[in-house]
Amino acid sequence: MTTEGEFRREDSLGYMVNLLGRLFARALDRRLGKYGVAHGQFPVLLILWEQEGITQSEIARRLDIEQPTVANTLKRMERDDLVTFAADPGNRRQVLIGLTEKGRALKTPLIAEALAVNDRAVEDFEAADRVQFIARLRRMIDALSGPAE
Amino acid sequence: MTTEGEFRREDSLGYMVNLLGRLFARALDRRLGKYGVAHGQFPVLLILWEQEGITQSEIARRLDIEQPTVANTLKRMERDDLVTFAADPGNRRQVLIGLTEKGRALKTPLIAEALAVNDRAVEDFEAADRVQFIARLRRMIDALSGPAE
DNA sequence: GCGCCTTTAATAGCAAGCTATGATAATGCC
DNA sequence: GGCATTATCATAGCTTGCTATTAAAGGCGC
Repeated sequence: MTTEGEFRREDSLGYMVNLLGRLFARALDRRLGKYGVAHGQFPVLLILWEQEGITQSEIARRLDIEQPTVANTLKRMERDDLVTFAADPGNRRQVLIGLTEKGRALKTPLIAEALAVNDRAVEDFEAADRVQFIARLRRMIDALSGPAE
Repeated sequence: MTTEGEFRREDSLGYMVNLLGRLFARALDRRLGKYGVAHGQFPVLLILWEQEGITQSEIARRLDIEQPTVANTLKRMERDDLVTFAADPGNRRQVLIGLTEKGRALKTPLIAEALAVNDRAVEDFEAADRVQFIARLRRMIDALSGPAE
């Protein structure tokens, strides 16, 4: 196998997933930009719309993103008046993250934008195919999530 | 529809594709890192293994990446002794990009690493399902590639 | 209580993506 | 030939990822 240098970009899973991921990010940036929100902030908002008062590392765990990445994103979100940092009186190590009124108010419109991007990507798909596609994505995520090898 | 704030991360196409893309990038970084190559350099190498002597903007066009991004990546690749920059005598605007011996020699091992990552992601898939999955990725890429809207 | 381990966060520094803008060279029209 | 347009590249500055390291606080064993 691996006959010669036959590696076609357009048939490589990793290449295609990476490209599609960038297209999603671009589309989200264009749409969320109207609200002053960048695409990397959206998953953090999704978490906080569900539950406020959690720590930075809890957000990192749920999103499978490293803690310093979350720290930087939260810093920008604080600068943009989306989140608040509150020292936990019971545990002086941790800082509890909450939403500002502005952050809460964006829930409905931003979710609508994200749904629109998702819909556009699969608008010509059968409903069953969308479900199957997501199920397969999940299997691949599980396959790559383990330790290196 | 859009019943209430029911937006589940784990059912969102964009979220899942983004997560899977990061997992691919992490896996590639671990594997290519052994050769001193970072994941963003790999698509550029794929292009150059096919054809040397093309310009920066041609690479950007083929990969659907912005020109300044390619410029920065190429600068790091030159620093790492992977590519060469040669002024085109026939057109003083453009700079022709080529590979060093080191860059050429990496073709076989790096492609093997990338194939291993792709295989790991879909090792429990039927061959037909892999093909179908990639075909659907391609359809989604086409759907999102057009102008904003 | 003390020392060690774990957990949480901060910081530094790098890679890879983006937009916006500017410099310079080539092209093409008149 | 001269001027406007286009093409190519460079640069600045931003966001979002990453790793590695450090500091500080909490928890546990003894």
